[in-house]
Amino acid sequence: MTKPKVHRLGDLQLRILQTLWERGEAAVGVVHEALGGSASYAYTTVATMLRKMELRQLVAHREEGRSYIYRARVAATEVSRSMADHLIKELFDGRLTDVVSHLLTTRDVSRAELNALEKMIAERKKKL
Amino acid sequence: MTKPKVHRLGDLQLRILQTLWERGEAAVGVVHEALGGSASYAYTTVATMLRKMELRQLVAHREEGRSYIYRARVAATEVSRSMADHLIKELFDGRLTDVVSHLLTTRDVSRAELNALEKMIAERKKKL
DNA sequence: CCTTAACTACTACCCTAGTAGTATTACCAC
DNA sequence: GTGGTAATACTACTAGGGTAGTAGTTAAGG
Repeated sequence: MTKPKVHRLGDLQLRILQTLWERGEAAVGVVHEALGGSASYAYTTVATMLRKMELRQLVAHREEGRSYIYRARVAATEVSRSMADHLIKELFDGRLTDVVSHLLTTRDVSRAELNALEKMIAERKKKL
Repeated sequence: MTKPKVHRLGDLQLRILQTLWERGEAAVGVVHEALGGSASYAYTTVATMLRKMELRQLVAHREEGRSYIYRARVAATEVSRSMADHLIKELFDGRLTDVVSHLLTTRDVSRAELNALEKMIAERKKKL
C-alpha cells in the first residue's frame, strides 16, 4: 500500500507539489500565494488539498507555532517519470520512438531545439 | 464550448476509444470483447461508459436492429496531442527538450531506438 | 407460442479532485 | 482581558471516472 499511485495527479495537486519542490518546504499561505493567491484559489482550498494529499502520503508537514509547514514526500523525478511512463504506455503502447515522432509532427520545433535533441541523443549513445 | 476536455480521459475511456479507432465502429459487445470480455469488465460497465462518453460527445452511435454501433467522435491524433501537450505543459513547462531529456535519462533505450530518433530529427530538420 | 439470450435503460454505488464556507483555536497587540 | 487575526479542522457539495446490478424489451429458435 505504501506506494501512492503517483501518476493520476490533478492539476492543482501537481502545482502544489511543484511549489514544494521549488522551495523545499512551505507553509500553506506560501503555497497559496505561489499559486496566485485568492485570485486563483481560496486559502482553505489549498489547505484542504494539502490535508488530502497528506492522507495520500504525497506530502508531510511539521508544525511551527500554529503553522503547518509542508514538504513533498515524493520526488519530482519520480512523479514525472511515473506520469510520463503511464501516458506513453497508454497512448503509444510504450514505444519511445512513437512518442517523439508524435511530438515532432504535432508541434512547432525550432532549429535550436532540434540541435539540442541531437546533442542529447549523441550523449546518450556514449552511455550505452 | 462544445469541445470536450479531451485531455483528462480515464484509462477505460482511452481503451474504449482505441478500440473504436482501430475498428472504425463497433457494437458494445465487440468493444467489451476487445477489452478482454467479462474477465476484465462487466458488459454493462462498458455499455454505461459508452453512454456517458456519448454525453460528453466523445463518441456517437447509430442503431442497427436493437444494437447500438458506436464510433469515436474525436480523432486519435487530437487526443494524443491534447494529452501529450497537457502533460508537457504541466510537467515540463512546455519545453520539448526537457521532455526528451527526461525520457532519455529515466528509461532504457536501445541503440536502434537512438538511431531511429536521430533519423527522425534529421527528417524534421529538412522541413523547417 | 414460449423461453431464452442479447441489448439497452435506469439506478445506485464508491472514490477522488476540486472548491470553499463555517467553526474553532490560539496568539498578539493594546 | 479583549478584540482581531491568522491558522487549522470540519463539513459539505459538485463532477466525473469506474463499476455493476436489475429491469424491461425484443428478436430468434424450437
